Amino acid sequence: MGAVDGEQRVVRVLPDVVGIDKEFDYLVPEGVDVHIGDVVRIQLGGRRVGGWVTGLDVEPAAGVALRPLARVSGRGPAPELIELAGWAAWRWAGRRAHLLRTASPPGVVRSLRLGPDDAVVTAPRPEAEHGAPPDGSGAGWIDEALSSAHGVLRLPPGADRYPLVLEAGRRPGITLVLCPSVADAQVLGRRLRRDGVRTAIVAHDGPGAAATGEWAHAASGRAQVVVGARAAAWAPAPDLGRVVVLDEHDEVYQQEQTPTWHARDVAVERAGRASVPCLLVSPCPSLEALAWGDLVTVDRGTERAGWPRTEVVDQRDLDPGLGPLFSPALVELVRGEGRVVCVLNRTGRARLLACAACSTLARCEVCDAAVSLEEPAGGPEDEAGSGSGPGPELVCGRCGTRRPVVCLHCHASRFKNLRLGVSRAREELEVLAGRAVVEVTAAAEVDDATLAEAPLLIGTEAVLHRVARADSVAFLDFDQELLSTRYRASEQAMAMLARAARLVRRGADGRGRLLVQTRTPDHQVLVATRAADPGRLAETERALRPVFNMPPAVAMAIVSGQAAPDFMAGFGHPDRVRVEGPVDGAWRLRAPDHEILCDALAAVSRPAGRLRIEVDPLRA
DNA sequence: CGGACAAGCTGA
DNA sequence: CAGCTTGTCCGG
Repeated sequence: MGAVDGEQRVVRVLPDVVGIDKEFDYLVPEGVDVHIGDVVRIQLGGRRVGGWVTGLDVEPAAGVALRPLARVSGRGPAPELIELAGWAAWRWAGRRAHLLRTASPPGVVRSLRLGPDDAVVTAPRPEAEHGAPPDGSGAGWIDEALSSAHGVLRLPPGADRYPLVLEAGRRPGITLVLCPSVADAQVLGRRLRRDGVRTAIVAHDGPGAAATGEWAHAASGRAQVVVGARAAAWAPAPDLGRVVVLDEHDEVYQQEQTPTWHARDVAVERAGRASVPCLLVSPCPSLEALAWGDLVTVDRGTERAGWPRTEVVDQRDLDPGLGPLFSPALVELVRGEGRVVCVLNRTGRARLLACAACSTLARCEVCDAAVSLEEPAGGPEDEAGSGSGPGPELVCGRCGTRRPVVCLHCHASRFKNLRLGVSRAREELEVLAGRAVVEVTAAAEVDDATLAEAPLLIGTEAVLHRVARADSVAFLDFDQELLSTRYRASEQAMAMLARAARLVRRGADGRGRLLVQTRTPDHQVLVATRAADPGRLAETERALRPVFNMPPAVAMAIVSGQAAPDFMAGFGHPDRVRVEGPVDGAWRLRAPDHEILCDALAAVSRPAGRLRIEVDPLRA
């Protein structure tokens, strides 16, 4: 479409400036080729800024003198991604520019035309081999999962997902695969390439030129599989055939800064708009996934075999002499042959209280979260006496229920604090094990060889991310996870066990196992893990969320920041949205669904100043 | 967002 | 009232 009758073409441009969520029209200089999504530079209000072309051959607003595009830098997100960004901006109450940056190449892509026949969209691809799954795995679930339009595939941690991805990649149309980390994506992508599948590994970090090249490769339509981490939900994939999200339950899929978009939800929406199947894969599918799709499971025997043996130790029964962290089972484990990873989350969580008499943890009688001790005035905090009058109380950090300082199990009224750090635990463990113990936290500098070979390690949750293989994983004090006041505590604890299970999978002779020390051995998470059946936990959790008005039973948002009072004044009290707060300057909004919540948020004009709108907060 | 410009404050 | 700060508006 060239210029008509010598009239100059006019395009619409969204500036890449957060704070200007508005489009402007520009003239296209003679002989310049532009496409929707192209990255351009424009003169705007006395300065030169970047932007994206969002409309071609538009009718310019009357009575404005148009300026020409200063420059067309290169290719950008395809039209459907521009639209998807509009949707996501609504869904997470953010700015389109934020999302379009993620959808744009990390560097300049001048053209997608690499060859003389410059096929941009549909490079010919060998006919897909239908039928038998690769490498004779004969797994019917691969076919079942890939033929579901809204599939949620529950695969145990030990299961190999590669045959599924390979088969997906061989089917017609481009397969977009999301992994929790860039490292996972690289491993997967290289393996696909070795197997002859043309693969683009998209990532925004790493060497700029290489990353840009991968983006262009994906955008050219020549890759059969496009694989990447969170941001790859926005990767180019012309002729999209299906989307696969691996470990969809993983919280890294949610962006921490606002807009707090979630790659799984973007992937689902993207597939839906393209009318292609989306498959969410996880050992422990999120409630969000289960609410969205159709659950596909492998047979009971396969799932059971894909979880390691799990031993639960009740810390209430332990000999006080050794301290609560070192059960006989743990001592035996660390003195034994195999490679052992010990996990102790010590960082800044609420302190746990245990009954001084019977060691039972102080938990909320309503919702089971850990409770803390609240003194009426500025009284002492370490020891809770009975006392009279307005004495201290146990308060639930999750649902706010209060009760007198009495143990639910033995009715004693004295509690002790439990608090132990990794460093001290490491020293004690070294003595007990009679050999060196390596400490691994997120910050600790530990070289790769040590991570790969040290026979005995201890660390916070980070150790599960940094170590690839072990014969056993021991959680020294799992109640830190189980009883956290975050409403997703149980799901997060289950995810952590699944991650640990992957470390010990296929331990030679299947001797790998998990050891979990706890004061709540009958917790649903542990019941589900021992049964190798995360569905049990999902059932209980799904029933609880409506009771506490928590996602996914409701749609929720937190509004905070300096401009929050202004924003909330404009927000008012829309129908069917419950407004609570402010608590510490933050409001909490809840609605029956996102349609209602996000429409209400979008109806308010943003005041100037710092404003944080966190839709689907992980903690609330 | 950041530049332009207008209205408001301060000091001689 | 010049000179500067603070606030509001708008960009093609």
